[in-house]
Amino acid sequence: MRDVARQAGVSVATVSRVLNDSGPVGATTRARILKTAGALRYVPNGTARSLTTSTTDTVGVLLPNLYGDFYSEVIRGVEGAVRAQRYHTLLSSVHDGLDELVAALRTLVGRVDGLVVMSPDIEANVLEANLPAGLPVVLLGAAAPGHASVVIDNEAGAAAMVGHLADLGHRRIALISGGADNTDAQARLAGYRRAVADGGLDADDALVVSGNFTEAAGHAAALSILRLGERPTAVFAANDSMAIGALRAFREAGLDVPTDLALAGFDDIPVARYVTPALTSVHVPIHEMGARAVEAVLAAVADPEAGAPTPVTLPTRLVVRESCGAGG
Amino acid sequence: MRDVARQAGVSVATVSRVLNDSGPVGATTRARILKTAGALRYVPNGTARSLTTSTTDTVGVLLPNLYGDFYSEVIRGVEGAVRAQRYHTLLSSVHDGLDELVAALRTLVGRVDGLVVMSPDIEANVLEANLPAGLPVVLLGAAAPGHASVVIDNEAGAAAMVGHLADLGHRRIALISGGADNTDAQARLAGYRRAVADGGLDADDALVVSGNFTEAAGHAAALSILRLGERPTAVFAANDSMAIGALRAFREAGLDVPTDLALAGFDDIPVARYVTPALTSVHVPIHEMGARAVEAVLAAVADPEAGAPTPVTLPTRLVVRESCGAGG
DNA sequence: GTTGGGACTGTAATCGGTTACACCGCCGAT
DNA sequence: ATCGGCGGTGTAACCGATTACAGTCCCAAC
Repeated sequence: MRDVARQAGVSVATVSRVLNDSGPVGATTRARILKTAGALRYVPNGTARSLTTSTTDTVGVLLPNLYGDFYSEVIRGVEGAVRAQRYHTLLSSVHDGLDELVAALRTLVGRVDGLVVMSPDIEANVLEANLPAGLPVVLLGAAAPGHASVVIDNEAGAAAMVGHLADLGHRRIALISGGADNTDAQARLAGYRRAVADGGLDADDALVVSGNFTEAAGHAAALSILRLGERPTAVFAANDSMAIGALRAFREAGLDVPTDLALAGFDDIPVARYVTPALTSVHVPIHEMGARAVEAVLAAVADPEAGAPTPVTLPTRLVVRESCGAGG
Repeated sequence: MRDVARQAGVSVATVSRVLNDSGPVGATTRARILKTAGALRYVPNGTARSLTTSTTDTVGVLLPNLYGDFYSEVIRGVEGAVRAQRYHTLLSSVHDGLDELVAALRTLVGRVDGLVVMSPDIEANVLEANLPAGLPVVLLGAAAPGHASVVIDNEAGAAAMVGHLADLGHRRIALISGGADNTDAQARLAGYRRAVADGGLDADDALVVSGNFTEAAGHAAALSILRLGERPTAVFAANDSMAIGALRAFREAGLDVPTDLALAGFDDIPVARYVTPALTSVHVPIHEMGARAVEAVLAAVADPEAGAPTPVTLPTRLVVRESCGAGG
């Protein structure tokens, strides 16, 4: 910038003014500056600008992982909302453990105006210790006291699905659950239990087999369900990946879904529509989650004095397709 | 940082030294500084650090879009490679036109050490006018003179698929092509033409129907193929989305794939495995593309004086599944 | 008892911008 | 004729770090 100023015979202040349309500048001076800036291939340095203005126009996103439709959709939701407000997205993903999380958090500081953090077992004090006070943060898929968050109503979604299967006449419904330490899995399990109780369905602990949200786990769980003495008439997997694994297992066992066994999943990932039979699932507004989180962050950026962070819970929606035998 | 220094009774230089392990610092002083830094919840500001060190430890990624498995996979490839080198990813996507591209480019300047740009019809001069000289850039899926690039061998891939279908006995193979202005589509069409010529297959212009890489276009194209006087025995869609659309159209028309008609796609997106019948496709190493691009960028970052940028072309791989009737 | 050198620490310049403030003409209003 | 105000511009402080350079202090070696 100094070079431009010198070559155009003005001060850096004037150059800055024409580049940002701040303050008045004579038409002829402006033209001359623009010309020499172009000639010099001058492009302002974002870092320097950020430093003085102490605003970066970017929001950071921390994800535990990038694989799978789920996170892709989160990214899209976030990026869309960010772009809509003319901000940028700084993406970072954290695979292992706390150290890496802390490292990621700290490198983000100063580079972002706000943060969307998705980390299943984040603890509030970790955030507080590694983030400057006043940096807007919103948690995705997890709540923590004192922080804004956006979560989905896993329990209601699971209960609704079980209710739907019950309406179809099923009394004995198996659940392939997620990892015991995963909060989403816990909530879905709770929803299942509640609906089973409310509907007066078979409440047999043998009907709950555990998985870990992977396709392979779904396949294995399905196998163990098939070995059950008194076989269920419907199987509800706590996510679609496991449902797809289960579907494969049932097919390999010569069973027809939904004729021999009804099947349902959770998440409504894009593939759910494409498998045969198309998978009945609980639609999770992933895209919207991301978007809402960004809105919350940017609202806090715009007005740091704003009121207490309000956790928002997004509802799910039942998507009935073929795999549950309800037509569709 | 000044606050920490003052409260610990030392200078900012010393604080900086303990935080970065640069220079010697007395054990007791170090401890004191660490303690007050913690108490003050001090976290260093990345922007300021970037400014002095003129290194940001992040690479920027510019994508035309975020939707679809393809871009998700690019992101994963990029992010993985970036993380492996302990860098960060700054993601930006550009939807409409040149203005937005330019804006995105300019806001990235100073915030990244290097850039991976995926933009179908990027022009070299646009890059040069809006980026400082010396910023490493590599193009993805498009080549431009004077810039490093990573592309896939679309033509060879398409030719290989046509060759495979010919080996299965098909002489009359239709192509559902992509948009005429899309370079990938052009290369795939060229591969198809070459293989048709080389194999002495039916070279009927009516066999080439145009689409635009969307599922809907595939569906429509399939319909028009079904109306052809002399119907082909195999259909090759220039990408998987169109193949899936076509599959739906064929099923709706009461045709069985692959018995009545063989079908193949291109890209090998994740869903390809899940549709019924599983889709034969040309696997594109999307993940690797992203990774290679990052490697090239970071190599240039590490050694700015390095030699001329070398365009790399990645090979594709045939993935034979059920939809082409070759068993599998 | 000097002297040299290392360990430790502070001062201040610097990175590349933004912006408060001061300054200078020149105009119209009083 | 004087003055206030405004357009146009420059000076310099500042954002929050890093780091070259310049001390201090202390101790071992000569």
